[in-house]
Amino acid sequence: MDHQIQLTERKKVLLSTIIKDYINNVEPLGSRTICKRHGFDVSPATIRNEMAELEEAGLLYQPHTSAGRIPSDQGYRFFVNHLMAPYVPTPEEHQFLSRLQQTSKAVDAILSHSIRILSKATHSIVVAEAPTLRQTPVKGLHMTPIDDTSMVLTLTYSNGIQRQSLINLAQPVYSDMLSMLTNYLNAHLGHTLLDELFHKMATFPLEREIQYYKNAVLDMVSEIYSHVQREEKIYLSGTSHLLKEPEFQTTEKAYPILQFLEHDTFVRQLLQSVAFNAPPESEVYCVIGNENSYHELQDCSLIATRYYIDSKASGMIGVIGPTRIDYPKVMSLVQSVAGSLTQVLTKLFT
Amino acid sequence: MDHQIQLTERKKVLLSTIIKDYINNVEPLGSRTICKRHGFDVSPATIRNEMAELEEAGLLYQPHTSAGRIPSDQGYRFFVNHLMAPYVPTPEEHQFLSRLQQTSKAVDAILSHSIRILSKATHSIVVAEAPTLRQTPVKGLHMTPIDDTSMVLTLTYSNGIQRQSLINLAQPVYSDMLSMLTNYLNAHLGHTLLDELFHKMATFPLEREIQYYKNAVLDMVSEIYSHVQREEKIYLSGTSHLLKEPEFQTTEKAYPILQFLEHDTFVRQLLQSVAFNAPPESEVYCVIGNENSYHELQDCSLIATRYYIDSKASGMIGVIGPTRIDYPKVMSLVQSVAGSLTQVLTKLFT
DNA sequence: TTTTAGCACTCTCTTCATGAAAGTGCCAAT
DNA sequence: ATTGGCACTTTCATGAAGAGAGTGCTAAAA
Repeated sequence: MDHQIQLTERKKVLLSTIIKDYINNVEPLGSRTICKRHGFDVSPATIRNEMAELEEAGLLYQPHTSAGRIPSDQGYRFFVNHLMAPYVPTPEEHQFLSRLQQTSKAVDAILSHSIRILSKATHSIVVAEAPTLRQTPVKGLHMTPIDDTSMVLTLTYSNGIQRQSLINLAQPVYSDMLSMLTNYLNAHLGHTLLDELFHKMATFPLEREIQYYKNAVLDMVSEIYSHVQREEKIYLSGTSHLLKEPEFQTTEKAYPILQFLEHDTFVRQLLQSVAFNAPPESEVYCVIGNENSYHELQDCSLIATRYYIDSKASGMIGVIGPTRIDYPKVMSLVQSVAGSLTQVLTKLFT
Repeated sequence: MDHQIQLTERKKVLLSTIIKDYINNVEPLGSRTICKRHGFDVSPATIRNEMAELEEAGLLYQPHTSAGRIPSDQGYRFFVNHLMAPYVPTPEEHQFLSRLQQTSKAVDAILSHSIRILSKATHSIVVAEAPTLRQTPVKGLHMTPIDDTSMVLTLTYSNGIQRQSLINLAQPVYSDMLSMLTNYLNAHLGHTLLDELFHKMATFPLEREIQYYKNAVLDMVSEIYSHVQREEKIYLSGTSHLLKEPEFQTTEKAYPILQFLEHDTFVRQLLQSVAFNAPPESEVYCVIGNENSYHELQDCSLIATRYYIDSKASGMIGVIGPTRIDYPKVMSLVQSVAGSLTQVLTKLFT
């Protein structure tokens, strides 16, 4: 963390200036340029000394000796946590985002539309989850075998919603096994999130007489889990924006990211992992550069937040851009869009 | 067309050789290289003379004087129409494609899965339409106003299928106008495809007393049309493969194409236009390079075919790659996948 | 008549040297 | 604490030189 880093006021201004300049110009910044371009009233030499110290603190780095400085991931993190001024959307952006209000009545269309708007407003890639009940505790569950290899899973959530899904399994279902699992889970359920539920399923203590089902149960549970997950659609928009970014001009740089985005599973995991990496009180999550665990996205940042449908369901929506993405602006726009989305969807379901 | 082009046997072999080599090596071919690499028993000079004539016929061209030759769009066209040997899938491909059989029971999942398989097998971009009834004649239609700005459109197709869609309009609906339009259309319907139907709607001769509705009617019809179209989902897979192709290494080359693919409307139009450009008797359509009307896709070819759900519905599925795509192989794989898709979907609905 | 060898010419691509720009660190002076 | 000066680095653009691959044309050979 960066809480122990203490900077003088001047260092803060300097860091802030470097980051804002770099976000726009995408070129290493030297001491002379900083003085001239941003009207500092000290000499380049002073700036040099300050920058050397900022580099020592890990907030800046040089791509090579005798080049200007570039903000490091930690530098951005400090900026986002402590320096950033709130962004006020321009009138054009405001007007642009207002198009979110007049939308159709299908959730799918609303989401598609929203991510396209956000993508256009930020000139970046946008990803979103379809609304899920993953954040809502499960009150009860029921599994009914249909035939040899298929079953219906019914989940009852704490807010009263029920969800059913037809699941085809690779191997035969044993109905006694099913009912035993069901009973056990319902007895030990409490208020459990779906993910925890599956964890319970997988570690469920088999009684002696059905011990030899062990592997069958595990297979089944993991299959059900992946089935339930697969149902949650991923929305993606604006991937081609990436190719316009100076840092992704070579196809070797851009390829891994586009490749990554083609796998819904990865994107889903990424979105679901966001909340763990960031302080829970924050409204808009930032995952900066290397903070995420996917090496394909090392040079990217994700700015995401959650939208809600009333208390019924929710989903993540986020923007992916280069590490030097315009944090204040994008965070503000993401929040606006998620807000409108919450509003529109909630109105739709009441 | 290329029907008048007559080539000696040797020229055919030569053209064929050049195309096949270029598909693999993506480099202009010179006379010396051809002789050495492909064991021609004539001298480079002879090859040079032959190539000069093939260039005169428009089948080859040189990127600059004193470079080797590259097949032109017409060259590929001649190859596809007259020279190409049928491709026999390798055992691995066969096995790979067989995964199409064991799929889920949702049309959406089956399509997603199929295009992913095809994309992996061809290392190219795959696009597909969701099944539509666009190829099925309409027997009757009905429009029921719901409230001021919404209506239900019911279409009855010649094979008995009915489709309803709820349509929200921007401006108020006049119910007398609706019933008038409905009556007129049903009277003059015959067996009409959906596209023709909308054409009829737009040109429908208004009676004097409602003449002043004219614009309202046109607006409404175009809105309904775009709504009906929008319902037809576009599937897309493997876009990142493009960045691996030598001809799209620079982002300026790759960007317009990825940009194009992000617009469902364009892709839909592209797929719908395929059948017009190619002879109707062919099973697999090829649109080579400039033959398509989208300048973004000038350097690409599209290889597409139609899959069917029984006699109920159908859709296009196709592969997009660089102009020097491996026509025999991809045509064969596209056909296989479309075949399996037809089989799986048809089984599902009977 | 067709094929081939020879030759002059063209165009691209790589390599290398060179110099300009922009930057740094450090030291001594302010 | 700040600054000017200076030696030193590193990248980048430019141009020259030479290798490599190819062509067209002509005249001789088959």
